[in-house]
Amino acid sequence: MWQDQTRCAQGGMTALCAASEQIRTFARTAQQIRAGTVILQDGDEFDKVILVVDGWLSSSKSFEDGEAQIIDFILPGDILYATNGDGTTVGLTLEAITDARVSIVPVRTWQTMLKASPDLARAVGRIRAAAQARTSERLLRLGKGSAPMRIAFAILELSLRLRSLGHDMEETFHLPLTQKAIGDYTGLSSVHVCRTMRRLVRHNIIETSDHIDIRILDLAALSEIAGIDVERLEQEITPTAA
Amino acid sequence: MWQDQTRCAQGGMTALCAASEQIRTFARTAQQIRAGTVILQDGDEFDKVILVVDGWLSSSKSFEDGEAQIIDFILPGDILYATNGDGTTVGLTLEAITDARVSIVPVRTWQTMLKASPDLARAVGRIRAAAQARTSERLLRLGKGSAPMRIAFAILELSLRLRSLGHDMEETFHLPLTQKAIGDYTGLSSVHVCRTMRRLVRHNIIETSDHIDIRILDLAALSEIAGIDVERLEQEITPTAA
DNA sequence: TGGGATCATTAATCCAGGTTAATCCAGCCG
DNA sequence: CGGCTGGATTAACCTGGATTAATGATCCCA
Repeated sequence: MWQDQTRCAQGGMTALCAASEQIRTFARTAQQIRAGTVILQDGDEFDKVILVVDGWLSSSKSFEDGEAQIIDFILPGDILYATNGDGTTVGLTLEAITDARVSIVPVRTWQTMLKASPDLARAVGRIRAAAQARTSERLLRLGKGSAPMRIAFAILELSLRLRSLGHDMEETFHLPLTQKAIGDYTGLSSVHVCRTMRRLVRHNIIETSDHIDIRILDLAALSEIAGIDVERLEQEITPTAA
Repeated sequence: MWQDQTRCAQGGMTALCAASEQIRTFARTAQQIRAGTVILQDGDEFDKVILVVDGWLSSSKSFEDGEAQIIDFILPGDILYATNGDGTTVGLTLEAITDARVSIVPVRTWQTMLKASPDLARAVGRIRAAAQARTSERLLRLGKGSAPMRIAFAILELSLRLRSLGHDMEETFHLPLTQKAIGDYTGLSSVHVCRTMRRLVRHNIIETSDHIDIRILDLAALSEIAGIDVERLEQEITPTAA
């Protein structure tokens, strides 16, 4: 399902590719990563920029006891600045959830590219801003939201992000995630994720098939539960072409 | 207490000021803001960059019912990119917690400055990276951490940030925050903030005076509870001079 | 074709933290 | 000096979600 976004000109990389010839080069030379591969470990030395061409990645942090929190999902067209304030180490564990293709760009090169193309710089700014807005929304819900709100929000957030990659919101969409992963993303136990999603299904708000293919039946109800206005959220968390 | 960081050459602006003459100019022309002033409202049109010269700000989001979550505290030397992915609106409410001084820089100007000074660009990159690392740590704790962990972490995080502004960690430090605000930051009710802090006091881990002047008595125990290694956290969340 | 894996689902039980409300304390103002 | 206000503190009670555990459903592989 995700394999069809391999060319730069389509899918999530549109904005970036339009902006810079060099990005297209990087996209072509992206390296293939197997699902499940850990690309970076929290604490590693690493100071490069990661460009996702295709597939889903997750960035997460965890405690020694193994409890993990997914910080963000990184989708095609996203850019990850994983480096800490010290400029030399990373504070995230980065893992490929599906098979993926990523380009790893040295900061030096990256900076040169940004300087060379104001369009690219603007696009990148938007992408970072969108990521930050997403994080703020999620922080709000982790701090103050109920389980149904967190789940509803996660579904809407991901479906909007997929939409901006060219998927249709009316359609069923596939999340390459276990309920455990959704729990790690929303700060809930997998059991409670299940309960909560089942409840949404029983109320005919969403429909699931194959356990994790989701279709939104009642968008109004779902956004009510999530505590958002869909148009507004889309503006916030989707990078607009500059 | 915070009024002594008014000149650019000292306090939190050191890194930035060292990097660029123009920043010094901005710092000198910073505008004075009264404690309690709401500088930006979630949803406002705004696309500038905000530089904090002096004082504490908070960025927050809230639900219609008034439940608020503080996304971050913004301290002297910090830079706030508040704009959403659409490039025109903000997704945060920005408020001055104490009297403050901030410079508001148009993106255009800002970009020019960054281009002109690679040192400044690097410093800004570090500052943004530090902010992101902070957010990740907090996301982890909001999702998976207990109340004591969240409180201990907040205390340590803020004391480290103050340390990087020149305060001494051994000393008592003042947080210009009510327990309600700490709750909004940690995703807890003010009552539970109180309970939890009292417990830390009873165990001689911290000491409080005037309700919210804090002194860390047992750093080892506190970082144990917070689930961190102090040195490591400091590297992550403190922007290193480039 | 029959185990093993890995996940989803559901029910039973428990507890961390929310809620409510009463009390206290300090600063402030008339 | 007395009342008022905004916070901190504490206790009593309740609930949402964690935990545990049992049961299914798929898929994989020998």
